[in-house]
Amino acid sequence: RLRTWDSRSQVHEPVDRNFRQAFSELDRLKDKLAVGDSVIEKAAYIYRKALEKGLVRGRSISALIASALYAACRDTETPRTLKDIGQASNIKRKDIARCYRLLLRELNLKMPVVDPVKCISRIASKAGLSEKTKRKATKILQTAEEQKISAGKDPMGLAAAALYVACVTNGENKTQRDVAEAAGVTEVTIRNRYKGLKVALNL
Amino acid sequence: MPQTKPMVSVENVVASADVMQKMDLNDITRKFPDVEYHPDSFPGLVFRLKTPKTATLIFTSGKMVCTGSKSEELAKKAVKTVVQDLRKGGIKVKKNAVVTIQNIVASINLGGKIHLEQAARTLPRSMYEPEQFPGLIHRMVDPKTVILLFSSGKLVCTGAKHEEDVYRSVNNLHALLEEKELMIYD
DNA sequence: AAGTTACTTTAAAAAGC
DNA sequence: GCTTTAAAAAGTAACTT
Repeated sequence: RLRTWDSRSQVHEPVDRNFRQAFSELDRLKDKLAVGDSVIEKAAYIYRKALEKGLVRGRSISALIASALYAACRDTETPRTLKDIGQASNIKRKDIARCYRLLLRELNLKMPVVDPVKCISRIASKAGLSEKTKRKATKILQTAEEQKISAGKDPMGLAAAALYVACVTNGENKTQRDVAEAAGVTEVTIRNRYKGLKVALNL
Repeated sequence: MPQTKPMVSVENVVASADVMQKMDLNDITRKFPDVEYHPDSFPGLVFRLKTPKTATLIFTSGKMVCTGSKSEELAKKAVKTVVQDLRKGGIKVKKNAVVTIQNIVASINLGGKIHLEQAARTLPRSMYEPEQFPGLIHRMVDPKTVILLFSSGKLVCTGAKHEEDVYRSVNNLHALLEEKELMIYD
């Protein structure tokens, strides 16, 4: 594993030391965020590209590593928010977001738009929701013909609202607060998304 | 084709100016009580005008930055007014300021909704991150501007040096959106 | 639950850390 | 990179009432 790094580690230079620091940091984040090896390898690949482009000069290496990991999550459609990565790395969300935008621009990366359906599982497991409710929420988001109501909205807010609606229809006793907390959004956001969902689904 | 002509409105103009002489900011602070000057946090003095409603930053070098105007002409008028006020208040200013428009911010309404997710996939040099911001950020090459696109069909264009650049940017983008069938008219 | 205020993004200049 | 200014877009957040 982590062959991306190993294949280049034969050159023992300052760059080498930089890579070692990057990999030990990525390995640490891997456990905290519970992401797979393929995500870490992709993050390492992106970080190496950033190094080659000289994007590290005068910048925080830790913030760049964290944003490379966020980019890898986005690219592999692994649902991890900037807030998740910020808490795991102890780097401010705003700094990771800024570095991430830099990576997109300088490395010409094109990321898929976050699919709120992919956010359902994480929220559901944190809130302890049933498989049935997860399936219901997925249908709700799909039936809501996405594009029409999701444009510009936080995917976590959309997923949280769908899960809340699914809980109500399935009679699962969870409050908006429970779902909001698990999703990392406010109850107000769930209510606002719920309004749009209600219209789109004729609830 | 476009069922509606884009509605463009200039919201803010940023201009730099230079009176080519050293300025005593502490003296200005003494003679103009409503001025803001906190050299510990920022080297510029903030001089606000009621009309045109603007805020002009004045530096010891005699260079200035005027923000808040609704047009290029009003920005120039605002700088003139600031210099006049300074003279009336007893501050010696030998030359009139040389003004340069640096940035124009405009809001636009295309009159139809935009399919943002599709636009994110097909527009080059664009970034759409709803977790961070609801608008799609598009960097136009000619004119060199940045346009924020919202699903409502409203836009924000910034980075233009001339009002004409705003119109050209909007027309370029509007044509591109229609060409790629990203516009949704009622 | 409604209201208000405030922060996210974009561009650009100024002088200095 | 930061500090300060202004302004719009739409979403989200944090307080009050």
